[in-house]
Amino acid sequence: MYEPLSKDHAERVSPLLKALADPVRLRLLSLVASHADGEACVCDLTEAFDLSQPTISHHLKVLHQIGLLDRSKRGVWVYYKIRSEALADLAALIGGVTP
Amino acid sequence: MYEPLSKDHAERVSPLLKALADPVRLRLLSLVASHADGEACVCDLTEAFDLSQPTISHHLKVLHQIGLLDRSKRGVWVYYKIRSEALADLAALIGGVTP
DNA sequence: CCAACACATAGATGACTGTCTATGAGTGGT
DNA sequence: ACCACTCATAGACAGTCATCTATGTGTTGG
Repeated sequence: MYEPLSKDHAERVSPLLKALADPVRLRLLSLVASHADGEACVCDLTEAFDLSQPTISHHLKVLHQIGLLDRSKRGVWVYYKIRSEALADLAALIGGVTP
Repeated sequence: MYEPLSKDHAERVSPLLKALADPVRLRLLSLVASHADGEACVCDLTEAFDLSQPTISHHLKVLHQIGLLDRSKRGVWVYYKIRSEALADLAALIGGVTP
């Protein structure tokens, strides 16, 4: 990256990284991505952790609000799905810092 | 990424993302990278922000300790340099989450 | 209509973080 | 030897965050 990041740009990107910068959210994201159709319901995800269901729900909310996960309710279940574009953009940015 | 991140892996990666997940540190990193030889002294960096010198020093320490910046003292000045490998690894990981 | 289930929200709490001021440590010039 | 300069460290403080328990909301089955 030859042109330094503007203050505005940095302040738009850092919340995305902040959302990713938690081991639980990283695993949630990769669990969702590794499911069939890149989609998983909350019940599947909660089982994978030694954490309470509200805590998982909280992390999923963070990932959803920042635009990394799509959310869709079908019956009693809520499914979260990877939004690949957001991740691809982020990877490009980070890779872009090293010319 | 078809194989979900292990707990261990997630816990090794998240501190890296945490170090990046701050607008000031993002700009510091890109400022260093955009300098000649991918290297800059603290005085150059401090000028670019409306923050105290100790605060910049603190952020540089965080980036150094996590392995994203190399540190070398020459005379009175301290130079920080990008460690591209660390960033490249991270970009690959994030990109890897979306298959 | 009610009970069971899946998930979200609210509020509390302890831990961590970004920032500051004040001060210390090392270096170079006179 | 001393002063000026560059950078780091220490300690304090306010704000944020991850987690929990308790409770609410919406849906399905009987």
